[in-house]
Order: sequence, then structure tokens, then C-alpha cells
Amino acid sequence: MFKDGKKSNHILDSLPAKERERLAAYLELVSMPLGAVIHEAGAAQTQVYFPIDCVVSLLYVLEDGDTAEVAIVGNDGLVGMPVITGGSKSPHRAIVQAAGTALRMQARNLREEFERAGAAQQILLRYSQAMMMQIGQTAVCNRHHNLDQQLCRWLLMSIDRLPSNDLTMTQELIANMLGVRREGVTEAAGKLQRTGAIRYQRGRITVLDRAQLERLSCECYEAVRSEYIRLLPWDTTASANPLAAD
Amino acid sequence: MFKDGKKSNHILDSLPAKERERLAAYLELVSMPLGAVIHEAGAAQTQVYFPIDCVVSLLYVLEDGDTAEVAIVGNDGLVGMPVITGGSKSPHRAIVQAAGTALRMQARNLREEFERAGAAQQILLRYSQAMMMQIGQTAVCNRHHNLDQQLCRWLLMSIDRLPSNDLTMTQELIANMLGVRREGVTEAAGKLQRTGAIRYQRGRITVLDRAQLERLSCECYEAVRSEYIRLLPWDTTASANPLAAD
DNA sequence: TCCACTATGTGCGCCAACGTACAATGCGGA
DNA sequence: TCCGCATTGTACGTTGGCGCACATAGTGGA
Repeated sequence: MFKDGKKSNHILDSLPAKERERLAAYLELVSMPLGAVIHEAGAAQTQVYFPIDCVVSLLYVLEDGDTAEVAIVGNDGLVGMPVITGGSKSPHRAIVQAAGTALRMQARNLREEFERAGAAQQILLRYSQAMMMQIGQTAVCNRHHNLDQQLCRWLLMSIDRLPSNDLTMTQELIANMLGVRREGVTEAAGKLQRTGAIRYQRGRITVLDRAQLERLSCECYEAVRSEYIRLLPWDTTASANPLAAD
Repeated sequence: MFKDGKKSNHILDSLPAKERERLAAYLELVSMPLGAVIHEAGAAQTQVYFPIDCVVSLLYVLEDGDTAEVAIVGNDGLVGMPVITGGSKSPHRAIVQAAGTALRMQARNLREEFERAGAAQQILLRYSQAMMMQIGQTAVCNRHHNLDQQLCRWLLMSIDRLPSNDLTMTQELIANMLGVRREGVTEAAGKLQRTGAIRYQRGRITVLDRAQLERLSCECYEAVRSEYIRLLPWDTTASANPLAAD
């Protein structure tokens, strides 16, 4: 579903040609290095990002410095919803969790397109609902499911949004995302490694057995996935990257 | 802030007179009995509710029947955002957590008003952002804060949206909302009772010392509160209940 | 008035995750 | 090549919440 091999962004892809071309004029391909903070919590967002082959995490940072991820954004969505909803600022830090590229545009240009009340508006609103669902599921999952299950969910959600099954990611960083101890991740990842679900090697994870992760994951993964499928257009008669040559 | 003594709904109140009157034609005052399921998870929402002096919880129900609240809605907002965002269905069950009244209207009528792209659209979008923040904070809180803190947060959020400091609510129900054991709530509430923060009597809680609850609560309460203040219009030069006589 | 039922209180063993400490292991630059 | 550092592995006592069991206490209706 998310991972369809195409190097592009699904939100942009699913726009009618006219709207897509209009936006293309504003879009700029940028590189998204690992760890980059795209938006700091509480700062006005002047630009929005449509990930192509990177993954961005939205993190909340507590007063004591602890963190917790509230949502993941990949080529299924965009970073910068507050630009649409009008609050402009977000209480979440947006950080590049997996390096790659994204299409970037000025917030005001997206806002203008939204106000035309065309297909873009409809798609963005549906995306906001999908996002809200994902965040809610993070809440549910944090309450009810254990670290083993959550790690599986997190790995699945991440690789779904990436072109390969590899992640460049230390256990420390995963722990920050999940809001747990690094040692806990070591243990959980160790189990998965022993059963052959993943291979782990110093800051690099490879998913070897996706089916196993799905079995070990909690229901939250599938719940979010199916809601994204329901809400967002995946047929994509629409074509490729609006910035690409063809 | 939320609790300003007026018997009305802030979303409706903050609309310009013209829009408010237009919507008033569709609004119907309904009673919201404790425990009523306003929207079942996964069912199409044909009506939306603007709470006046009741509180509605959005719950997620897991496969094993366990539940967790993802958000609370009172006179600060509305129940039925998916009507706006276009997905129509929500994966959350909306249940009346504190009895009272609400203004109800057909989903299509609100949708029409939204599409006029006037003040209502702007306010509804901002509300959706506030809601998203609240849900995210639920996720963070579930991860990092203990039951004592969460109970304080929950009590504060609830009474903020009610005309008095009384809640009609068993510990069992609170446990369902927070997604914890009933016994855990008994213990936490017992502590608060002993220190005089609340009085507890068989399905009825009274908040006696609000300041103490604020002290014992985690930072999440204040974070959500201030974001609501930032995003939603609270000046309310606008007047009262659009259905009221004066 | 009394009974059945609902709501609350309490105790106990269990377990997942925590905080802490420290060892071992790979990787990259000097 | 080798050193230093980042990353991962392991251990141990602590704690918060769980599941279960059961006692106690209000409350509304017969």
C-alpha cells in the first residue's frame, strides 16, 4: 500500500493534474538528513514538507526532556498540518527519523491552494482525519500494549513508508520515539533478532520476516493501516512525482 | 476559561451573528443522558453535537474489550469532526460521560456551512487542531505519567467543561476512560480524598480543592489547556446560546 | 423495612518497565 | 593500526499497575 515502489508523495499524486501542476511550481526537492529538526515545537511553520522516501516523526518533548512520538509521516502524508488548520504552530517537534528526500513548499502557497476548496482541500482534510486516528492509536497503544508489540508496530509503520526494509536507526533513537528505556529496546530487538524477524547491526536494522512482525504486533498497526487506506485515495490513476521529468 | 458560567457552546458562540443564525435554524436542543452512545465506532455520523453542559468522551475499544479515552469534548467543542474532514466515520465511540444537554444538527448542514469557507470553517479547523493536540497529549501522558497524575488531569479536564464541580461518575467508569483497573482508581481517588482534594461518595465526586489537583496533575493538563486557549477564540464578544430566547 | 445489587475498599502475588551500573563490541578517524 | 567513542548487551533491585479474590458499605426498589 504505502510502499508501492514509486518515488513520490501520495498526497500530491492523488491530486488532479491541474492542481498538481499548480503546486509543482512551488515545490522544491530537498534532502532530509537523519536527525534534522524540520519544525521545532512551538515555532511558526513557514514551510511544509511532503516526504518522498524519508520518514519524519512528530515528537512531544516533556519538561524533563523525556520524549514520545505521537505520529509518523512518510510519503503517505505531509508535515505541517497546522498551516492548514490555521494555528500555524505545533506543540510537536518534527524530526527526520529516516533520511531521504522530500518536496518542500512555502506554507502560504499550500494554504492558498487549500482555500481554493478543490480536490486538495478534500484530500488534506481526509489526511488530517487519518492523522488524528494515528495519534489516537498511539495513545491507546501506549496504554495497553507492551514494548515487544509496540516495537513491531513501529518497525512496520516505518518500513511501510520507506523504499527498502532497512532502517538506519540506533536503539537509543527508537527508545526516544517510543518513549521507553534504551535497554528495553535492546531486549525487545534481541528477541526479534533471535527469532529471525530482523537483523540488527550497530545502527542498522533490516526487516527479514515481515509476516512475523505483523503476527507479533498489536492490533494497532492494522487498525491505523486500514484507516489510512479507507481515508486516502490509493488507486492513484494519477502518475508520478510532479517534479519528475516524465 | 472553559467554565465561564454561560450555558452555551463556545464554537457556536464565537461565530459571527450571521453564521450563528444560519446554523441556529438547524439546531435542536437535546438531552444527553449519562452513558448514552452518541456515535458508535465505525458507524457513519449523520448528526453532530455541540455540548452545552455535558461532557462526551471519545473512546477506543480494543478487540479484547478494553477501552481507552483518546479525547474529551465539552462546551469547548463539538462531537463529529469526521463530518467536516470527510471520512464520515470515526474509529472512536462517543459516549456521554457527564449528563446534560447539547445542541444537535444534521451532519450535512454543518458540512454545508463549512463549505461556505467563512468564519465557521476557520473555527472548525482550529478546533480540529486543538483536538489533535489533546489526543497527542493523551498519548504522551499514557506513556510517561502515573495513575495519580492522570486522574488529576482527567478530573480537571472534566470539571472545566461542566457548570459545577460535581461529577456523577463511578470509579469503574473512570477506569474505563483512563484504560486502567478499577482498583487503581479506588486507590488514587482514596489518596485525593484523604488529602481533601476531592470528596467521593458512591458515584459522585466533588472537587473541593482545585489548586491541589493542579499541583498533583502532570504537565499535560496545562499544556492542553493553553493550546485550547491559543487556538480557539475566547474573547466571545459574541453572546449566548443561539437557541436561547435572549 | 429489608433485600439484592451496585459501588468501593483492601490484600496478595506477579510482571513489565524503570533506574542504575558496567561490560563488551564494533567503527571511524588519527 | 590502534585508540576513543558510540552502540549494544547484561544484570539487579525497585516500582507501578495488573489480575484475582473477597470484604464492606450505600442505595433503590419490593
